[in-house]
Amino acid sequence: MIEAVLTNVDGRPLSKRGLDTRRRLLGAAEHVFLENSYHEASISKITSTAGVAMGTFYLYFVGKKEIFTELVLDLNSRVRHYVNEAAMQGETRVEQELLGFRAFFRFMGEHPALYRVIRQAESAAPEALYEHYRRFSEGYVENLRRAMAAGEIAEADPEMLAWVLMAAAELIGMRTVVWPNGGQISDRDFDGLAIIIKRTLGA
Amino acid sequence: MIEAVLTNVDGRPLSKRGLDTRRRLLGAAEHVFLENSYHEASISKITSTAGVAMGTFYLYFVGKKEIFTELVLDLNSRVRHYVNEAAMQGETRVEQELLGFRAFFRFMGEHPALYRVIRQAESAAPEALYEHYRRFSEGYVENLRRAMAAGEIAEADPEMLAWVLMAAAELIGMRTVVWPNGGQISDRDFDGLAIIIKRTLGA
Amino acid sequence: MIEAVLTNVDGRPLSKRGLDTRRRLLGAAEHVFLENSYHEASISKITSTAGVAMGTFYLYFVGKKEIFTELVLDLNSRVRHYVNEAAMQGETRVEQELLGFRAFFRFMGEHPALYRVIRQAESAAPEALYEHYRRFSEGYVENLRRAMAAGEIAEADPEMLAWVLMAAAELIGMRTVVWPNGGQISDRDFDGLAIIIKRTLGA
Amino acid sequence: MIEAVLTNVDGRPLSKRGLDTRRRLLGAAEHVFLENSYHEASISKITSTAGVAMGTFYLYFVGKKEIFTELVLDLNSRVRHYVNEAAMQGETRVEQELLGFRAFFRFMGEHPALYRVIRQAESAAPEALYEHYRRFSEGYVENLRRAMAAGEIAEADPEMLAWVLMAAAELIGMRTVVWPNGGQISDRDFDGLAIIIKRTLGA
DNA sequence: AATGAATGAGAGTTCATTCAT
DNA sequence: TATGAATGAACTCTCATTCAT
Repeated sequence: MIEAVLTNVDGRPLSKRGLDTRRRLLGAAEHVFLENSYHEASISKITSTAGVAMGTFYLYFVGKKEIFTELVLDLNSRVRHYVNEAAMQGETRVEQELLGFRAFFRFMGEHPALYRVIRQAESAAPEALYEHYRRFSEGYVENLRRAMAAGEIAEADPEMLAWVLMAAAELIGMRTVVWPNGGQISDRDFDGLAIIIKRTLGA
Repeated sequence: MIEAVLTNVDGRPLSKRGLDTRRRLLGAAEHVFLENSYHEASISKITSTAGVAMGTFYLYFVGKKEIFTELVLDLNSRVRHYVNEAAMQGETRVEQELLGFRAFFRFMGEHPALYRVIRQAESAAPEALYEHYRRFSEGYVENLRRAMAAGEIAEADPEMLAWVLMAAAELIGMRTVVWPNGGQISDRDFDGLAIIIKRTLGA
Repeated sequence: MIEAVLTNVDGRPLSKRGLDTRRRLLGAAEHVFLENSYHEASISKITSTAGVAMGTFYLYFVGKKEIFTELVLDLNSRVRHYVNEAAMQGETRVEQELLGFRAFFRFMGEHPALYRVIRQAESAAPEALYEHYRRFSEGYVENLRRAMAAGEIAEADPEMLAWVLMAAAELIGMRTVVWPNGGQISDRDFDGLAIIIKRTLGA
Repeated sequence: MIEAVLTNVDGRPLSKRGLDTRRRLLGAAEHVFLENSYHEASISKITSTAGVAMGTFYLYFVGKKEIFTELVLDLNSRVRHYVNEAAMQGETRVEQELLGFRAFFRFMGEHPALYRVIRQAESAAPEALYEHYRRFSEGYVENLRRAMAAGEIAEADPEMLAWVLMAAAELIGMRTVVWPNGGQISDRDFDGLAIIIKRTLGA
């Protein structure tokens, strides 16, 4: 999952200094992509934010698309981690599901720009977006399958179910917190959604 | 909602010739945006496709973003029309719902590039995408409300329900037909989805 | 030989203004390539010399290599014209030949940078250099063939002979006038060469 | 002519290890310049081919131009050696001359890239090209002078004659074998040329 | 109503060279 | 003796937009 050793573009393993520079570039890229659309973001903005020369960028990344992809997948694992941590607090699958949704909305609300970055991948680096959804659905499917086996939720195609729930979470999140540029979903709205989700799960 | 009279950028109403030129530009834009990403698409590609000079473009549109927005909303009404026509054949709300989903997937499968254009709005003209979702959900909500009143489906926040279904349709459609670049959803997948939708509707 | 109508990069014929701009660019390119090696020469040097914006360049030329090629072929026809005019003053082929050589050296001596440009084509635009030699040899071969038929010079493969003479003229010219950066070939040297040329011609 | 002791860029004589590194760099440079134009060839390609770090290059060479120059002169002595070995087999000067031409064409045909490297010097390192011609003509002149004294060939300015023959060999070689990217000159062409050369020599 | 030549800022990327280690 | 990360100026080329005609 994680490359054992990070390398520069020539495939050479990174020194301590190199690792640091690469990290700085990735951090700067996050900053820049959060505040600019993919096309507004430029390598020179990234490098000047990172405090290195333009050429240095190309020591660590093949190009703009590649650093963007890496960033998207990095954000992906942060979101998943955040959601999973929250869901783990629930006892039943349904509880976990609702806690996961809540956490997801909270995350989106706290970092609306961040989720916009992920969504931009649609045109900038489609493979990164597929991968985002794939990774997200992966663990999801497993949990649903188990819950079905345990009779906690109704039988259904677990993958289809995972994608439906993922879609709902994403679009409702966009609508209620990302597009309004942050904030929280209202309890009223969340409760309305919860009823629908429970039905969808057949719980 | 629709400007009663189309005007040029100065606000003057269009002559018959002007109307024709404007239409040609919009048609050319569709062609160009279907075959190119937003950034690959250029005004000069649009004008040369339309057979007019570059300057002419700016007589009818404020800029690239604006013609793109208009195109997206135009595509939006085509999709809605297509889906509604199909749904109308159903007797019960649930039947209509499933026919609508089927039609939506068929449309996406037959015109994957077209739906990609809509999705590009996310980074190119976000307001156009909100508007796309808004218009789509609008009629939807009305239908759901009626069906609830008639006891055909379970009570729920109709707007939330509309957005959940819309999200599901879109992401499943992207996954099964648009990203694979066309084709049809398998019966197996559709049936799996149908079970979930019916549960979501509480039917 | 000459394109009936000059066109811009889109293939559209040029207006009077366009023709003028194109000419200015070509003139500026000559200036810039004369004073810089191919790689030192830059589009921005050319456009600023021409007094137009960078983008304008790409309205008329596909790229650096293309304007360079055009320039080389333009220089080629100037040299040939110059040499032919001079040669025409001779009565016999041998006389013409020597007058041609003299004119060629004079031209090179007066425009040493210009011939350097042609020679740079070797690495910058090889096809342009082949074409230069081809065009140069073309008329040459014809003249030699006629002179052989008339018994003015000895029989020989006329093409081979043309290329040998062309090679001699070029390298001697480089050595005596271009590399020393201008000046004239000494009478002593020219006379020494004349003896050799006459022998080569078998006159 | 040849530095008695090779030194690094600081003027310090090279150790055994240093000598080896320098040799490796020169070998790598040959490889790289043969497969790339002067500008495509990069120091990093050379150092990675040589298996040393970039900085090491500058311990042994002042810069790119310098290693290129050294390479050109190295190739020059290889060509001369090859041609001289072949010419030595002839008894008379004319025989030697023709054998030399043949060998030269053979060399060019077998190593077209190598001769292209030499010719690139025209724009990359002009002094190297003058030196190439100078060294080539040097031995040539001596031979011609002796042959004239012995009455084997007609009297003429020996230097001029050497340059004419050198020019002919080079351009005919470029035309028949280097530009077509290898191969051999046809017997027909060579015989046609031989007639002309003999005349030029006055043999 | 239409033209299309001109603009010019800005993009991503390369690479010879340096220098602290 | 060797390293290799860092530099940063320079490159070619694009394109949405303007405006004189």
